[in-house]
Amino acid sequence: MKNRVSLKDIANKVGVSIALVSYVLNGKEKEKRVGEEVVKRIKEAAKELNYQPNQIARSLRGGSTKTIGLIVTDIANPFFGQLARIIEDEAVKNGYTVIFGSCDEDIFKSERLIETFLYRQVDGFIIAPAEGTNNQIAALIEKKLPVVLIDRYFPEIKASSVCLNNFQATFEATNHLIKQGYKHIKMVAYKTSLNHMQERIRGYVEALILHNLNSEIYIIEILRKSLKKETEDLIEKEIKKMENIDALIFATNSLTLSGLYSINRLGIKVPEELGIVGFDGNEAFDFFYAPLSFVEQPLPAIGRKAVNVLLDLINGQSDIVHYNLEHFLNIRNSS
Amino acid sequence: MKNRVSLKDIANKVGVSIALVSYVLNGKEKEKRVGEEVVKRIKEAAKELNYQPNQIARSLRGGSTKTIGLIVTDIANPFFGQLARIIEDEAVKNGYTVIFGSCDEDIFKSERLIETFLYRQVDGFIIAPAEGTNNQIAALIEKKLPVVLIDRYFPEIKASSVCLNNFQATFEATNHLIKQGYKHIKMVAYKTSLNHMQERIRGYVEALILHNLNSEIYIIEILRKSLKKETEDLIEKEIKKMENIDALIFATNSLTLSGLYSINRLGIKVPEELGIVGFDGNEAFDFFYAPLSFVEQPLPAIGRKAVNVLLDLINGQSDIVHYNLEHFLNIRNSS
DNA sequence: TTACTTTGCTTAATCGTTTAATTATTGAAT
DNA sequence: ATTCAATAATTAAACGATTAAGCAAAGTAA
Repeated sequence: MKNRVSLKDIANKVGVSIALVSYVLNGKEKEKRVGEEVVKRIKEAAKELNYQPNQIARSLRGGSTKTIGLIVTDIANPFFGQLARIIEDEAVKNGYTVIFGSCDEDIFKSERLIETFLYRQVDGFIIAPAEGTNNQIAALIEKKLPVVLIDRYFPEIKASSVCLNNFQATFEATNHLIKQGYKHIKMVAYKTSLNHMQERIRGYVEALILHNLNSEIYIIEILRKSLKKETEDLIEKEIKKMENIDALIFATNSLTLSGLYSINRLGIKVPEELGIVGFDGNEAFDFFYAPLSFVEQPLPAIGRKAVNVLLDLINGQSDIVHYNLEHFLNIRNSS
Repeated sequence: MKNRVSLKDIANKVGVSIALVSYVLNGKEKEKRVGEEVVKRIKEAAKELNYQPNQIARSLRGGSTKTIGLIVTDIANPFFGQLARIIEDEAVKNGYTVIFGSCDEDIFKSERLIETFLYRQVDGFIIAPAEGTNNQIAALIEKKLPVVLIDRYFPEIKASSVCLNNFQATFEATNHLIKQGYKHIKMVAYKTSLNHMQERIRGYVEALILHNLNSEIYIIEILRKSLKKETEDLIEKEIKKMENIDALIFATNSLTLSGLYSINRLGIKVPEELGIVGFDGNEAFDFFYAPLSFVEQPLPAIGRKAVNVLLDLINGQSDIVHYNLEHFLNIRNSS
């Protein structure tokens, strides 16, 4: 049998009303002037029966579920896995539980997840929004639901966000390559209007412009829905096509990874023939024969900030804030 | 304002009772003989007000939260991240949501997570149990709560489990190394009584015994709480210490990774001087200069099976089942 | 006409908790 | 003796949904 013990069971056992038990177990015995003797007996009974409050009933009554809904692209992607872990820890520290979902950059999956989380009355959302989900996010904001966007955000939507200063990241990475003497630097990026990607592209572009290398600007664009194999093939083809390319900067860790497979297949020498700067970090970067230079995101800071901003929103704070955290350019052998 | 729309709002708008609205929106209009005209008006009103059922209220009434509690070691560990993703997909497919927690192989964190999930009335648990949590699991079983253990299990506890056939995995991996001509094969494993680790060790040991290599049996034991740095240092020290070691088999992906860092630092030649077989798979294995041979776990099968077994339990099935899925030995250049 | 069925809807209990409002008792003060 | 305050408890509504049970009104059969 499900021996779920309720306040009623304790009340019956002690011979008092349910309300009294509730008061005592919520530490309101002073405020509500409950008799000393009764307090003792209630506490004893609760321990004896191993009472555990029913969070569901509490939520229904109180309106708060102490739950955060986390929506990422894919929890299996180490970038989001690590972020999820940090968010989890920070949430738990504050008495919250996390429910999560992966949307695969898919508008419909995203919608379904948001809907599910709404059914479940999450107190707030932390979302890495997929392309085209602008109105989904706007709808949440409209309903006055606490939302914090991470990794990317929509400039036109009044939602708080915690992201990387993406422009600065690729701007510096590109400058670094230029300083190393590379002249023909190309970028591999996803084809998406999402703000973080556009900013990363802009960082690359502006750095080249700054050094009068406008004619060198070239972006290998990968479609989101591409399979790994297709991505590798495309990068390989593009590299082969270009005669004078001498450096590549990647816009995400998955793209970096695909690029490394391509480069390995082509047998190009890094950093002599091709300079490389990766993104996000990945253990694989360490084992590439020329350990990779890469743009490192401050994941712990991003995760913690996201949770704290969300909790502020949940607690009534209504100002919208945008955090653009700074990257760290980890320079090693590949550039 | 929180414009949460309830059945009551619809009922008021249409001018009928709450019950009728509930019947219609749950598709019981036939069974409950609701008038055609009213059905139409209720459905319209529901759409117009954008009604979304309150899952919390449903749960309280119905007793089921349609939620699965997932407890792993660390969601940031790609092994568990990938598994979580598969579990998520399978859960969603069945109308369930996943709440997760990382216990870091810590008894107390594990206990706190289980408690939290109990408060939240999860319908069932999928747990990769930490060492020493035997009684926590036993207590859940005692309370007749649906539980499925993954990755490891406790032989003495009557809980269903979905694991790898760990013995077979390392047994074959070791045989493979022997067949390749390696004579002095050592293992790197975590020091834990947990069943999966003991089985992996046993596989290694039995294979050596089978080939009369009893004297070669040696296990480099790593403490769970060791930092990455300490682990690498220890492995490095142990390898240096042994004069004739010529192959290493690792018991997890994190250990493999640490080992690769050590081996890189030592400058040992793989596979000539040292044969290697890793565990679980990791992109980094592909970029090690001698792409790693490794024991691959059938993650999709494990995740799906775990969810399905759990759903069976939730739906009243009471038989305890143990699945030991088979590995795939992915042989490449390191052995 | 009377009795019974069918149709279409409402009432009210329930899940477990919180909490405002109320009641009853005792003690102290006037 | 009467009033007021303090103490210690209970009652009942509310959160939002589900669902068994009940009740009219209309239709059908004898």
